[in-house]
Amino acid sequence: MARVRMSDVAARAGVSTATVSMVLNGVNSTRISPQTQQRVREAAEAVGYEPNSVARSLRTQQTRLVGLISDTIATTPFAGRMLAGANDVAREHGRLVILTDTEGDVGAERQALQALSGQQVDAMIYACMWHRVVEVPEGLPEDAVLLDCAPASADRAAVVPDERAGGMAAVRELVAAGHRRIAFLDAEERFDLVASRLRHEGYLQVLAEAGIEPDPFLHARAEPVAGGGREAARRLLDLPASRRPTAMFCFNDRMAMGAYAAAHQRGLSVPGDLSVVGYDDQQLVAAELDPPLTTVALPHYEMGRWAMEVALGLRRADPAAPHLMPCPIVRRASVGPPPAQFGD
Amino acid sequence: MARVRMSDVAARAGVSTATVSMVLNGVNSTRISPQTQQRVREAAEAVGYEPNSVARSLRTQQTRLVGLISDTIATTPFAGRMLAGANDVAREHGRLVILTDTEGDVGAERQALQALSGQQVDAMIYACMWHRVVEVPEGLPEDAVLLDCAPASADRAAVVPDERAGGMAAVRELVAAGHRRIAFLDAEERFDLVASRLRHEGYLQVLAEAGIEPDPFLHARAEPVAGGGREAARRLLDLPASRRPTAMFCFNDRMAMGAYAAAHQRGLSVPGDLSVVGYDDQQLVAAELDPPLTTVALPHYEMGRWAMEVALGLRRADPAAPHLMPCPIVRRASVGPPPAQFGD
DNA sequence: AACCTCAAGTTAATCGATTAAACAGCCGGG
DNA sequence: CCCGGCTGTTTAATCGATTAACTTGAGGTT
Repeated sequence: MARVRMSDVAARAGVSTATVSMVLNGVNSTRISPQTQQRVREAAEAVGYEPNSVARSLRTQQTRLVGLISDTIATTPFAGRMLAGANDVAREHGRLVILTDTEGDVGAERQALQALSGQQVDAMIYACMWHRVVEVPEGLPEDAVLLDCAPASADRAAVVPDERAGGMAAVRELVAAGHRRIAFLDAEERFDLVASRLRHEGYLQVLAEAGIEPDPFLHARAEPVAGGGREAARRLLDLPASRRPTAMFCFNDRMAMGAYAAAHQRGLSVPGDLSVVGYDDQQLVAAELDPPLTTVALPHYEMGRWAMEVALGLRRADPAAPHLMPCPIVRRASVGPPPAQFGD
Repeated sequence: MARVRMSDVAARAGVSTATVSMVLNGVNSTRISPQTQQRVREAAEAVGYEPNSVARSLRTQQTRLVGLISDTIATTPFAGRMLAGANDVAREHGRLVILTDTEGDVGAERQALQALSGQQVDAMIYACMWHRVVEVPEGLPEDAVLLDCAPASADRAAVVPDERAGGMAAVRELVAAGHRRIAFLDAEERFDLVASRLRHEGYLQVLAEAGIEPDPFLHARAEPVAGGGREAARRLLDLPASRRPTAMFCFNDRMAMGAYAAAHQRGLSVPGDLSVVGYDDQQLVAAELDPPLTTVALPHYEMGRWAMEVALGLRRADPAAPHLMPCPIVRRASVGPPPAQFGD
């Protein structure tokens, strides 16, 4: 650890610590002669001086530390991208981030909040690892930024994925390929997912724009995992030919995995007989399926960046409504025109 | 929110700050009368006092902050588990962790190292997001702990997965089910993965123990992704029946995904016609395959805990050799007995 | 000569805690 | 009545930087 103090530099350069401080921080440096500045810098270099941020923070009341408090960093593989975005912005601006994981426990949350504010962090980000509406915890500073969650009541800066637009993009992709019978493999209602509601809205809107009458049978619900997707897809593929979908928009990539499995079992090929679009662009999965999955990416990295930018005051946020981050569609190979007998 | 200081508490309780400090920290508290202690505590509660850790750290020379410096938090979904393990131990012991991501850049690494030591962190962990051998960066403190990587030269405390034992466990699982023709779908040599070498050693050792002559044809190499696994598996399944493997141990779960695909294409069922074991226990994947994949779990959470425990001095480490963390086998449904004609 | 200005630093207060040392009462013993 | 030892609390130094206010000497003005 850096054992040399500013006074060591001062002694070696034959000046006071005030001079050292001014030179090294470039403050009032016009008042210090170039020769002295040179001497100070050389002395600092020679003794290997590294400023003690703790002392500096105490004096300046600025720690250059940002607290990032999250419900669970571990359970989703998406988390990393959010942290990476936040971290990159922090690094670009000379800040360090303190990460705390509350595992959804309210007690741990309050404790973390206290620890962070005791640590005098300059800013704070409250992150959820999947998009939801949260009751803002008591004690969260007014200027904290919410990441991947929307505040239930209080007005706070927040950023969430634009799920509605994402759902629209997914379905437009299918409509553009010529599909008219497009199923939505949705998560069951009991999971009460905002993403589910919004993606469904997007789905309906694009159908409406395309003049397609939505068929309630094509809105299938299941557990949002591969097994659920497989079952739901099977049921849909067992429908009589006239009602059977030629394309499926899946709530997430795992359900899409299940849809692939169901199609293969029925001897149908993707995208020859069935087109599939997923959601999440899950790392190490979407691109690895056969054929690679066309899907909608969750903009975790960008949301992380946005939140940190707002937290550091580099960007203004509207506290009245969460910022909607676009979800780009990632085109791979699971979408094609509908099979001939359904073509127009 | 004007921060309340210790002097505010002191004023309200009608004592000096020294008394407040002693009472609240329980130091020398036998020397302070119970009535005064009570008054101090009530005053602290009443004004909502929270100690300023910056000031405390400056005085005590202890920040209760741990620096965690990693090459990339974002690119692998495994990272979270490691962070979670480290974080949990930190939290259990009242520490906070500062996370920095260097993205493998040496400049950023040096910068991060300086920032962390300037921040006077009490301990430091250097983490890699996949198991490898690293040149310890200059400036990394002597007592820093390496996580998921082994030091190339210097002697440092380090923890890595016991890949050899993991490979043995995987192959034993297949041997126990009755298989004799067991393939290893390995990563290509050009990736130069320690994991690959060690898992292969484990594979060979179990074959030897079981008295099975290793067949070089059954050691297939490919890119360690689904596509690679599919190609390698296809080649193996095209072997004449007498040489064809009845089981495959795959370098990772993605290759196992590919093996599933190849089997299905050949009309073979898993595990009826082909048993498969993966490695990594990749979240949201291994359990979602059909059938769910038997695999070997990478003990990321446990390694994260271990590293933090050593960093905090709660546990001694042998600096001469990395600690090997066991990789538990996760039994699901992709292993069964070999098909009848191969049975004994 | 008296006064002012400016350059180039230095001095000392300060941030908010911790803690060794000092201090004020009180009691008991000689 | 004085001294030593307790007890309970305060005083003040300290951690390592930042920075407002001050100092000092040289040079310029009138």
